[in-house]
Amino acid sequence: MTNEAQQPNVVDTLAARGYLAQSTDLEAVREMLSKPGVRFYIGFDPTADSLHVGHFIQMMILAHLQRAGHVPIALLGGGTGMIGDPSGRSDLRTVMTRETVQNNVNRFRKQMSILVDFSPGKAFIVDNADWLLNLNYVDFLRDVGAHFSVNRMLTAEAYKIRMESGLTFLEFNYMIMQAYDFYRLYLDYDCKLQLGGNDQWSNIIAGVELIRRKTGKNDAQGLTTNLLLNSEGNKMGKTARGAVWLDEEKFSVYDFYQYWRNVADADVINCLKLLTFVPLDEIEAYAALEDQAINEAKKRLALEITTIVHGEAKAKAAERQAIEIFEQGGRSDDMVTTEVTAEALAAGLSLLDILLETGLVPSKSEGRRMVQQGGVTVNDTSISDVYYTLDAKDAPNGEIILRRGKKKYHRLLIVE
RNA sequence: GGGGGAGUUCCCGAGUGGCCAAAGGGGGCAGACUGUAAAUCUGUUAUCAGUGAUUUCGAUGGUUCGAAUCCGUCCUCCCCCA
Repeated sequence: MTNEAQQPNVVDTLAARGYLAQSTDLEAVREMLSKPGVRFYIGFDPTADSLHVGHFIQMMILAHLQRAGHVPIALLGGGTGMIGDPSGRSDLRTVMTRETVQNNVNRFRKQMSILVDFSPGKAFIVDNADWLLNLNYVDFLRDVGAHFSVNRMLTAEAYKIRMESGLTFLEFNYMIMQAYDFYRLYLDYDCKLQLGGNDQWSNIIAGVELIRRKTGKNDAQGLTTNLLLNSEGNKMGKTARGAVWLDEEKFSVYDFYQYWRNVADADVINCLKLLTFVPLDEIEAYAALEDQAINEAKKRLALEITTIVHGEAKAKAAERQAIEIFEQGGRSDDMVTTEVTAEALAAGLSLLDILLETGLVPSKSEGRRMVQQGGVTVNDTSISDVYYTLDAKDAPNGEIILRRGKKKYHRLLIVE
């Protein structure tokens, strides 16, 4: 037994935190990972210009394994992104241009660095465009396509769903592409393990089987992790307006913090395990909390994950803002603010116009509805008059705090 | 290639000449209740303006006093047969 062996096997760590879903051979994976320096890969398709929470959990896996001494290969799907993975989707992905894909690849690389150390030898970033884009169709079919049974492919869960709504030949090829990726990494990087979300299961085993058929060796393994689901079985990380992005330009730090601060009671513990590095015994303590006290767990979760993604300073600021707003009277210097001149205020500002201008409502109709339903407050006083006009008396302290609903705030700062 | 069917407001899905800005459900938003939770109940859910106007039912032309609804053309998708 070496020193490393005294550390718990990373597979057990992952299992204990609840990451693991399916594996080709869990014991073989454990054995493989018992010695450091194992190269493994996870693929990320550059379908947008930022990673989101769904990717984050995979980044956590990369980080856990890297900390255990292994070497992550983050495969960016510059090539497969040109196809679009039908797994877990009921609709056709939009086909992206080469430029868009490349741009997204570059941004992913940057974002992933927050959790993964990409210094030389520690980890690799590869782009499958490098080998997929120049494949010769006929050669590829003979070389790779011959090893796939369509009958078998069609039984994959990912395709079954699409049998109803339609599946293009383009997307049907995705699995083969991904299998080929694994094969290439196996040959060129000595990569014997592929990880991924559980929706990637059929794609992963396709790769494992391709390697076995091509090389005659049986040492490639696959492992999938649970998707981040809430207690109702829906994917987390979605809001009405779309994904919870890691890019603060697309999703503000405060909103990011608030997203986690507001998770359902039933989901906090799971999120702490999967999305933070908080030790399991501490999480156990949080799990014992009941009722209101559960808020402590949510605060910890929000602070931890926001710190990982945006850094400590910004996370602390978001936390402070939340405390000021929700626990200390409903105002904060860090609130989203719009400046208004004293002159303009003196002349009178239509509340409805301001609501629209500050983005608290998307249209005047919506604003009208909101006001009529009592959902708008000015300095904590509910206003039900659609024609209410703001003037100097509303800004005794040089500012006006507007609130829409319970949680959306906006500050008007009066300037000369 | 032949035959049949479908494209409706954020999503699903009703609607087959005026009573349709369009049923119902989901989702969203707001209110009540709460713990910045969940569940529940209520309201609301195109836009602009004060009760009227404008844009909307795949695209585009047409018929009609009037079209989501009828006709022509085009696009997309699904099913059956080959």
